[in-house]
Amino acid sequence: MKIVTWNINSIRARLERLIDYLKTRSPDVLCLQELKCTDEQFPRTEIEAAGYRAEVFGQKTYNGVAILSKLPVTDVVRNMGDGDEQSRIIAGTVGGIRVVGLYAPNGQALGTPAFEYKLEWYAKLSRWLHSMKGPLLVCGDFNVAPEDIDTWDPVLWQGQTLCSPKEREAFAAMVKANSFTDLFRARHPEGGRFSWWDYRAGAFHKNQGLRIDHILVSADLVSRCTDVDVDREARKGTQPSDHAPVWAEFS
DNA sequence: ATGCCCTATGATATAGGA
Repeated sequence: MKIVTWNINSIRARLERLIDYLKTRSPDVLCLQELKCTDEQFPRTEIEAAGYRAEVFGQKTYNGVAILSKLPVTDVVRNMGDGDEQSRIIAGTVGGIRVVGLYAPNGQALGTPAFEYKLEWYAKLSRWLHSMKGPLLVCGDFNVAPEDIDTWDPVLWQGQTLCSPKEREAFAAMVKANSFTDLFRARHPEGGRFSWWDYRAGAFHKNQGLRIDHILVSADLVSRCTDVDVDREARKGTQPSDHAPVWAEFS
């Protein structure tokens, strides 16, 4: 079973790319983030025509997440039941695996209310995930580069949003409290492997990126994982998302 | 090679992204 996470940065602006991805890569499950559309605006017809079901949690203009799947998705929940008005989490059970797709807050800048929201959101996420039973897979845009090797320039990024100690600690605490494995890092110990590259200044072409999209899994899924990687091809060409998909295959 | 910021919005600038 192949499970993919992809921050698509507007599903309507990139529908053609999405359909092409579904047809050529044929993932079993695709978790999408930053739909930037409401449930009503979601291109359900085109996605179903490509052979996928869609569980959607949209929002006007910002955020928005979805789970696309070839297989039935059961027990779907949206957000953490805390009344948060931002559509950031959708979870469902597919093929015996509890799949959580999420879009973590960006945090804007240290010291802002948005940054405090990010830290609180992570603490809440950690507690919420703790009640779940495996096999569990939590994927998405976490908006945190966990370590210096997850940046193209640790000196430049030192203390910056996405890399600051507080958000790295919040991410690490969530991983540790839930005994998760960062699948990509477990299989690719080398640095210089990223999932996001700024649109500006030809950053992708110079591989000046960050690794902020992750697939975290419970122990039973670590042993079942046969491969995991970043689909850099999807970042190329005209009008790409600034994120590349990250995928994992399970036996 | 992979190419030089992008998206959505009661919009012609602004907010947010990362």
